[in-house]
Amino acid sequence: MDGISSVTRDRVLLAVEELGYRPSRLAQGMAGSRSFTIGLVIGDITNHTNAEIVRGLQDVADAHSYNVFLRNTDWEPSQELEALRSLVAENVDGIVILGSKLESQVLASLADKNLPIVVVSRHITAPYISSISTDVEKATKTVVDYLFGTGHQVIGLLTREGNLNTIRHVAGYLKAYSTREVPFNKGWIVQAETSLSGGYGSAHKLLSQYNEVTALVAYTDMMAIGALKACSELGKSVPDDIAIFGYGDSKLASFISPTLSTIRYKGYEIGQLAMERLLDMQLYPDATFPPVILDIELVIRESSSR
Amino acid sequence: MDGISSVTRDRVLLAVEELGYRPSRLAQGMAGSRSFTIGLVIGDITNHTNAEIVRGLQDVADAHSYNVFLRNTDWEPSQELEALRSLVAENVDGIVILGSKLESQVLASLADKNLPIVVVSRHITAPYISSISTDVEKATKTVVDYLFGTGHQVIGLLTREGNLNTIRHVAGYLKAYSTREVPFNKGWIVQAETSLSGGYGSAHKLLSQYNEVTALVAYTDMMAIGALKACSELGKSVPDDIAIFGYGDSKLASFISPTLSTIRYKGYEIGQLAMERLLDMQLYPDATFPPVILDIELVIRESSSR
DNA sequence: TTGTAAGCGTTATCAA
DNA sequence: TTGATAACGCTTACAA
Repeated sequence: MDGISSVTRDRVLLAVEELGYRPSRLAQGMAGSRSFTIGLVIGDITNHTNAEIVRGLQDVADAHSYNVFLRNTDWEPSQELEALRSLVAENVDGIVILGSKLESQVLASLADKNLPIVVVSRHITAPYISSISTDVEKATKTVVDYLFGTGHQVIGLLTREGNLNTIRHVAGYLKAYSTREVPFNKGWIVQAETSLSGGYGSAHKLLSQYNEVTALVAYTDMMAIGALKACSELGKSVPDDIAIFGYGDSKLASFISPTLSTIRYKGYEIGQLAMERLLDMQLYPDATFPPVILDIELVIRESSSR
Repeated sequence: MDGISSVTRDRVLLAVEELGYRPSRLAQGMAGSRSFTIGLVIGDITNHTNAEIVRGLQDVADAHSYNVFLRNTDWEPSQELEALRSLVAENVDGIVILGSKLESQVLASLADKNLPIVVVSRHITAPYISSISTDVEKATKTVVDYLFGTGHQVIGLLTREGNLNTIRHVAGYLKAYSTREVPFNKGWIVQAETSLSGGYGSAHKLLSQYNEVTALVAYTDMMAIGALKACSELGKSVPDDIAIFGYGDSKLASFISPTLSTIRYKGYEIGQLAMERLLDMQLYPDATFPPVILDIELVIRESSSR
């Protein structure tokens, strides 16, 4: 208790009495090597899936007395870079990035023994970088196989615009077709924005052109909901004329009518996992951490019942 | 540059070169009186309205180089208290609380010249506490008046369970009735959980008992959506037989069918305002800041068209 | 094992 | 006005 000013001592004693002693994170951060803060870089917290990931990550962080610095990038690479820089300046102990838009080498050059990085929804192999993602290809194949299994033969794919995940999405779809002896038409694959209007427009176009389509697999729930609207406008009943699958299992999925069949994306668990992984990487800086590929889960609702 | 180890100097020079010099927040916090961090206490980030507030607050915080420590309470008073304590231990420069569940005196005793508090969605008068809220009473009266204006006479109120805002909600409703020469029945007011199922159950009960009801005003959009389902089950068409109003203008409101009329709650702006207010309070600790009462905005959609 | 002291990067204070 | 230095609260390395 020596070497401390009496003013401070009084304040401390008061605090101890009132709320129990808690070491100062600031001082710990200054003195030690850890700041007990990590950075979380996301597109937009307003996005429900993101929010779930944030919550899962926060809960694990809280349990380990870590603080989380949140950065929204609006999916702009420049904002993402700035976010990363500011986080480095804050001496964070690690960074979690959701769906990075930066070149993988930029991230690789940033990652360090003292600054492990966990990348979610993207697969990057580099030292001190670990990734967590779902297997889009496998997930898509599972859905298409399911639709084949329920008697569909002509299945449309509403995929997103250019991105590594587009390739995986299409690959899963094609893989399902390649194992069956059914005719296939490249025109059944349409690219569009992953939004409500993107789904609406692409479904409209696809269904007008190919009347034989009986099922649609969308890249996101939003696209699927847009497709739903297109179907109703074209006088096609869901699921009787057209079966529809979304992706994400957003809250909307079970509220709309017909309720939407989808692939469940476990945001909360992904957040938890990301934080746990970061803690592990900090604990064993030189260990190798294999990428985590999460399994998916089909959620069958009205929009795909036969 | 003296008195600094060469190792550190090299690191600094490297950092300067690469990303420009940035003072250490940790050291600033230790030495100075400000830590450039604030605490944000919310129920659950997963809630869309909360997420919007968080985003608005974050954006202003970022602009002022402040960091935000997020704490989720799940609306548990004990968790809220723990969150506040941990934030105090982190030496935050201020705290923003959304819809606090704690006694106002607890907050009052915590607030300090060096720890201003902004309370959102609740009105508290105490030194170093400032509040931002919407006028629930006025908003409710506005909606009920609007319904009277479109010819409704028997309007049901789906309100929440015991809370100061319940009183305001009911008060606004009664005020609208009191200015008109129309019969009124206390039974048209039902209390329930603010959830989907709460709205569903209470609407079911109310409409079964009082067949003369032609409009429902719910405390949240979720309740309103639950009520929508109850109507469809009871064979009442919306809006032809029953008009329905929600509160919050959640994303769902414009997606469901029929689209939901509601009261817009400007989450993003509220978040911005809260952070700005906190900064002001820090700048002028002894100034008095009047509570901010935000105006609301009616959003008329299909569920209330006649 | 226990205790002492230096150091972390900044702010604030007090002399010069 | 400028410049040196103590203080902030903790960690860690080293000495007793």
